[in-house]
Amino acid sequence: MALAPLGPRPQPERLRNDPMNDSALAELGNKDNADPLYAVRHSLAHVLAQAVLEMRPGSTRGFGPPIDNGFYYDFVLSAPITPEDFPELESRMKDIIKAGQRFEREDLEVPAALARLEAMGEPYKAEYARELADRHGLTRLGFYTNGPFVDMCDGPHVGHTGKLPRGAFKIRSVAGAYWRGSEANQMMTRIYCWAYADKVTLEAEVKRHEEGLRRDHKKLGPQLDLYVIDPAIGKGLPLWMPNGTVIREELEKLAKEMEFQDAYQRVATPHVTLESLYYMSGHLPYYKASMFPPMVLEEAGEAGGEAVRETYYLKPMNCPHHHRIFAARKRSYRDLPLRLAEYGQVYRFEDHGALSGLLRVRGMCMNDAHIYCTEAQIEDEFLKVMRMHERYFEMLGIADFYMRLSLWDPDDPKGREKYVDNPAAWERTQNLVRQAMQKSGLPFVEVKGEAAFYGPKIDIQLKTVTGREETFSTNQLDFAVPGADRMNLVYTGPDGAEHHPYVIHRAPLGTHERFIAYLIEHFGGAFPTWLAPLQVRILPISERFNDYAARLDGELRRAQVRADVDRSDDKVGKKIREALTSKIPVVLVVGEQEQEGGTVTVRRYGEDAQASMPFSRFLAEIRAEIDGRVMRRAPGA
RNA sequence: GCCCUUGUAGCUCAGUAGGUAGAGCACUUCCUUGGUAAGGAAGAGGUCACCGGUUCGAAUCCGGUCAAGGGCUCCA
Repeated sequence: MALAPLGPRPQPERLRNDPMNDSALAELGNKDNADPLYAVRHSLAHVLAQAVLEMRPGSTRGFGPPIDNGFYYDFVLSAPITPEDFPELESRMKDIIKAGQRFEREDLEVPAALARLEAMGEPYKAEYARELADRHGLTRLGFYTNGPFVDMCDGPHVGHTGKLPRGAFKIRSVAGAYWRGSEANQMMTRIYCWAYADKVTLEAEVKRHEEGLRRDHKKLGPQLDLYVIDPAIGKGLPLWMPNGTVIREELEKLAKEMEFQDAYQRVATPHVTLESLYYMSGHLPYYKASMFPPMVLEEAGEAGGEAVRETYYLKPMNCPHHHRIFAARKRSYRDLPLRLAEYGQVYRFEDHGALSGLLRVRGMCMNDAHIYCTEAQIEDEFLKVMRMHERYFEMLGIADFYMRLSLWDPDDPKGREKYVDNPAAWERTQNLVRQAMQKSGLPFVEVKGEAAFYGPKIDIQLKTVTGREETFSTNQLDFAVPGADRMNLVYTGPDGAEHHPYVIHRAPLGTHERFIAYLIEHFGGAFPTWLAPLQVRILPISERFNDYAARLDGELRRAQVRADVDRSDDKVGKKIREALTSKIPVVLVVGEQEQEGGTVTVRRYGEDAQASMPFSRFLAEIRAEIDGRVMRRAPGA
């Protein structure tokens, strides 16, 4: 395959969010004990906890596992810790390191372990110990002691705290986190900490992180006039500025071309719909919490007649609408696969605390399509969609992703609210998707509990500049919604009988909001020419050349190139600076020489060499570059 | 929704023993017509997020609300 993704992350997502850093995980054999950093981070977590308990006596502890860039530790604190306390905390940690406390292991029988944890006043640790015993059948639990500090823990640790690199950690932030990751539980205070093997690495990583923040779409987006989020409109409801709208439309144009080639047909559907549709589709039972509250219309009836009452919802998904388009005609197996595509606006009522820039919004426009097909066609169609993903990602230079086969979780206690109850169909469709993926040769990881309510899916996971992993694209198989008890979609088979089609829901370019957020960070705001809001800035040396510049501008616009003229009375240096900070791909400098010869001097973003050439040649070159969606530079360079 | 932090001009930020606001950039006007990362001068611009309290007096202290950011849960 053309793309070489970095491949599956070694550690499945769920382990990160359910940090069983203690005995159970070691017993299950999942922990990477080979990594010496693991022991360092794990040990530092104990050192942090010791320092926190010194500073806030009476606090109790949750989990404290190593993570990607360091570790964290959860506490129920007797008094708050704020960033102002970080220096003191760090200095106490350094004192503990200096003291060279030995890490001593001791294994206790479960009853003794429980007694000890109760005596320590650690109810959360005790709860977990009970679970390890009851659910995982452990009979002995490990304890590590260093100096005055004791923690239930399976290790591994360094020999003594003196072995920990003193300058290679840094407290990063405090955050809230629910005990065991469930909102029904106590909210704890989580202290995040960077930690690396040595000071140089730490400083480099922290610096890398800080530089990354400069590419943050929340910073660059408004700076480059791509979008604003205006409280007057509502939270999570971005306004797209002219520049951002150009990017949306270029992506849509690309999608339309690609989908046309693969024989999709475009449709258009309204933003609001009657409640009954969402009962039919199953969204209201499964998805209500993510939907905006309904609009209820009431009209008094004609004299004596009954009152008319209608309930509408903003649509959270486009699928039910597309399904009704499928159902609007009698369909034959000869019509399948039927591919309906729409860049569809949807509204989801996300918790306000979850909103973040363009990444998590309440109104979004989705690169949506639904493919209605038979079971025999699933594999081909699924693979075709995966190939489309690949073409997009290659075109955009996106390589740092992994694919996740998102499965249902039969053991989820809320399973009946989250997933359609049909174990046999889940098993069958999961196998179908798994087989298709194996056939594609694309690497993927499997994660339970990430499926849609109606079926398994392949999610494409990317990391934002702030280190957060998000799903940007998705390719889902739906066995449930077309069924008799929901939308009841049917086609006539060769046997003359009616059958339910399968549906593939796919959004390789995700939503404009999230995908463009990624692209802003990916390109650091310096978009390839075909995507750039302004492609060419014409820069006259002085006002005397404004007319020549205007003629070129007109020519470029006639050729559908997005150009403008810098008519300010600033000096050339200033105009150049302005063009560079706006990350415009091409600057044409024109003065005496250029006007005389009908030429332009071309200065490209990120390239030092300049070239003078006849304007006609430049026009042909830029046109070809745009048409070919050429990427001249590595993203973000 | 929950935990923590933040909220001064369009942007980046000053303004802590509480005494009714300041800089740079951007913007407007004028001078300058300048060949590759900031030419000069003047001007305009703020209900210090909002509401309430303490005080003779609040950007500053206290409470609440709203919004944003970092997390958790949830998700494209």
